[in-house]
Amino acid sequence: MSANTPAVAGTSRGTLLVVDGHSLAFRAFFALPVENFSTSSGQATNAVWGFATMLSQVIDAEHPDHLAVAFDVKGGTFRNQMLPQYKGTRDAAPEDLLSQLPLIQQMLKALGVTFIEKPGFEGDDVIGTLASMGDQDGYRTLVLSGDRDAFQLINDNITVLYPGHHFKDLKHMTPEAVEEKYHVTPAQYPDLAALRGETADNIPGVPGVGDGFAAKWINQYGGLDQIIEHADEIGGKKGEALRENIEQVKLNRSVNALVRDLDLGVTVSDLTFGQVDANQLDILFTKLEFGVRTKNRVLRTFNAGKASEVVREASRLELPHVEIIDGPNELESWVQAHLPEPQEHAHDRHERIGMMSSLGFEIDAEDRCSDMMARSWILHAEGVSKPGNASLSTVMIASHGEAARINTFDEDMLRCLQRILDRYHRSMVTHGYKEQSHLLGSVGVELPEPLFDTKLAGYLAHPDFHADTLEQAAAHFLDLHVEAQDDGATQGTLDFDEPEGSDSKDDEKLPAHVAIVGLLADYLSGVLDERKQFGLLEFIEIPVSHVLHGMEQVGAQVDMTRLEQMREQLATDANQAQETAWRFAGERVNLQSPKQLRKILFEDMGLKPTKKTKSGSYTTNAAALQTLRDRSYDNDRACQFLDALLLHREKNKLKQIVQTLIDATNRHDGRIHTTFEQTVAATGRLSSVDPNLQNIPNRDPAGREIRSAFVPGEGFESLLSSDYSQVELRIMADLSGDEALIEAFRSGKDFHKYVASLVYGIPVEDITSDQRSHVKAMSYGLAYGLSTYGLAQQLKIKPKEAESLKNQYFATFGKVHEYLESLVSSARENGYTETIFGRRRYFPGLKSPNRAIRDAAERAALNAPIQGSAADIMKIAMIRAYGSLQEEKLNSRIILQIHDELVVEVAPGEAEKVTALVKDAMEHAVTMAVPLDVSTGIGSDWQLAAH
DNA sequence: ACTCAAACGTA
DNA sequence: CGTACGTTTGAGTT
Repeated sequence: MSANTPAVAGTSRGTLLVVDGHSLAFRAFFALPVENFSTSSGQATNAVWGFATMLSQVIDAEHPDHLAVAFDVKGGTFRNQMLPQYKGTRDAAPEDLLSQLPLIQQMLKALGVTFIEKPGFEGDDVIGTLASMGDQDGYRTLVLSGDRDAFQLINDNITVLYPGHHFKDLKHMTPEAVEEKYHVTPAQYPDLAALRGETADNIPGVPGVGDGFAAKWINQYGGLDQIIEHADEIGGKKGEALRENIEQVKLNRSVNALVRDLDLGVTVSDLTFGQVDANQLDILFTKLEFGVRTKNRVLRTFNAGKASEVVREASRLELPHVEIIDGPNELESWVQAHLPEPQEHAHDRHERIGMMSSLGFEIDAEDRCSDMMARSWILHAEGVSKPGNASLSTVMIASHGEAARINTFDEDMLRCLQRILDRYHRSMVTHGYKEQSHLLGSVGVELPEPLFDTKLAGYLAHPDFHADTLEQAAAHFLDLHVEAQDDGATQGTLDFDEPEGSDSKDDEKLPAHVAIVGLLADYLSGVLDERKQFGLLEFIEIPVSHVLHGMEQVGAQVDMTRLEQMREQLATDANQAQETAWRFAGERVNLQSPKQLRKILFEDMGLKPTKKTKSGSYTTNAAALQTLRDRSYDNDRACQFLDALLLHREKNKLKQIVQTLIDATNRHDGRIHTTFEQTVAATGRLSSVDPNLQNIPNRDPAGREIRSAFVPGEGFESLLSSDYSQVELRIMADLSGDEALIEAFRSGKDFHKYVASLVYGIPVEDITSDQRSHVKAMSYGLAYGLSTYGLAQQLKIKPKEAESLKNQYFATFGKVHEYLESLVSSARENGYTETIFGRRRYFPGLKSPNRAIRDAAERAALNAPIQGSAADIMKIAMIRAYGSLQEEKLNSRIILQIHDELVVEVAPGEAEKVTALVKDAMEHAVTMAVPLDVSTGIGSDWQLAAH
């Protein structure tokens, strides 16, 4: 700890930071791979970038108010004349590094930072001089250098910041730190270095003498001069070596002494900084192709100049002026005074969607939203937004720096709030419309659809980035680093400072959150306009958010008796399998511990492992266990154990799933309210959490049984399950324009059989079930870049056969092949892929020098537009189905979405109408060259609704 | 109390 | 050596 504390306290006039420019550039150059840091014209930029970043880090950490950077000058110094081989190894500095030194100096100039060179002397001498000047003038002086020669400068006022293995952990070398590490004083350090030598500078020391012996001698005799005087007294090999190299050591000592009294023509008080020439910096950074984030980072550090602590972090975040609202009248007049009057729209979003539905779906890509932000306002509620368990604590509405905070919610206030929302929502901005809806819904207020939503917009802008908090979103999109919130999660000890249930921390956060939402809206509306993605937000994400809110709110009814009965049965089965397994294992191994299983299988039983996991240990997954089982016909004990183990795995997994469902069931209504995450999956799909209802077993009958516990609730008569068949393949057929594949779909015949007959060139009637399943696997594998190896493994055929199947397939459907290739090449060219509705995903990995990363990025780039377009289509179908159900005034309601399936809870007497309506909504979500095919089923539980 | 890998469920 | 997810568990760390 003490090593981190600056040496000086009290007296100082400020802090001077002296930087060894060459040392820092070297560090940066070797720490960062050139491949990742060079301009399109081939200029290396890693040292410049690293220099800027490292220097910013140090400044942010130390807040110096005076700063200078010292550089070496080309041409020799007085040292070269004394010692010809001096720094012989360093002259071989790579061209890539040398070419960056002028750029670094340009950057410093633009940043208003003084840099100093002195012909005939080294940067080290300049540093020595500056440090002495700082010391004498009473500054707390810091020397940033990776050169240990600087250690001789250290005293109570001068600390050397010496980079460790990672640059981030700078060591504060104080006199104490030097003594602890080398057992000599800073003043004695050059003596020690002279004896030991310095390989980095090509300076030989006494052979066999390192830090340890050098320190021992120095402490014994007092210093180098005394050691030389008493050289004869030192015995052994090392003494002999010393006597032989005495001239070299003397020379070393005269060379490593830093000059500390140069005339530099400046005083420390001249060395202020912070006069940034933003224009010059902009030109330079553009030339170097640095991103806007780098620029902001550097500007943030340097623009403030005289580091005014952390205040400047928050200074960009202007908090609104807050009024506390206690009654509806107050609220009404605040709104009158501060919210922009709603403008007359030609028609609202629902009408427009209605119009578009009749024409087939199309997004008006020319719609712009950034202009509308000027007349927008923000609604932001906080509390617990868990569906089925939501509770509202506060609401704030804000516009142009003025905010109103509401935390009393009586009936009159709520009625007033509802009126305001209904009247003003078309210019409203939210962050997380669905979560906001749950919060307001908990007090009976219905939140109409907003103009803009910053969470959804952020997802469209960067679908790969997921922020859990507004602060994280601010850091990512705005480069605005607001104090990280310490969740109030008091661990262990009770916090007596704050009364129970106090929300004083939230009090401070709420205005900041509103301010962040405002900045995010400004920034993201620009991004969306630029990419023509506002339509995606307006016509897909916001409306689907509305639908999802309804689904989460309603939840899915479960038959608890049935679930508990299943759990008991599965528990019995699992226990029985466990007993059997233990009997054959001979010990009570934990069957759920891969580590313990590995010991039993591969050590005790001596079975031969099949594959390894990512981290290099042997896998014990089901496929491997099955292989082991098949292979061990002559080992009865192993067979019995493996059979029991596999059975236990299956039963235990199902038990676990059932238990999770039981635990997640809401005790008030007996329903499960999952949360559909709308901003998590990078392709545009939804995901389901808490619990995940998108992975309820469906493959084998035993697992599928769990679905029978999902039933219609009171007042409803059945469940409808409606799903797309082969959407992704149909999308591929449409987008590739492959006539053969399109025809395969239009024919209306058994699709996979039809395709197989084309691939194998034989009549449909002669296709064997093997041929059909092979072609089916191939078709499905297409969309995620399946390798022939993977195909072979899945179908248990030889790689050669898989290879020829793939070749045959692509020969038959040539345009599909071309299309898939074109997806990857356009991603490589543009950096991103797009779905049919312009949803983007970026792929930085395509440029990686690492083949595995590149290959993975290629497969993902191949898959994203296909999976993503399917997701777009399903979202539109959901919006249409929801709209139609409302329009027709039906009581049936959508409760689940499982990527290509919708589950609807059907009200009495509505089955026929609802089936037709949902099927239509799904089939006609978009118009393609290939018709969308939807199959439906209805039943008294989810399993029976299967078709 | 938190984080990671391994396993396994879905489309 | 196949894309996209979420959850549980054990085992290791705080």
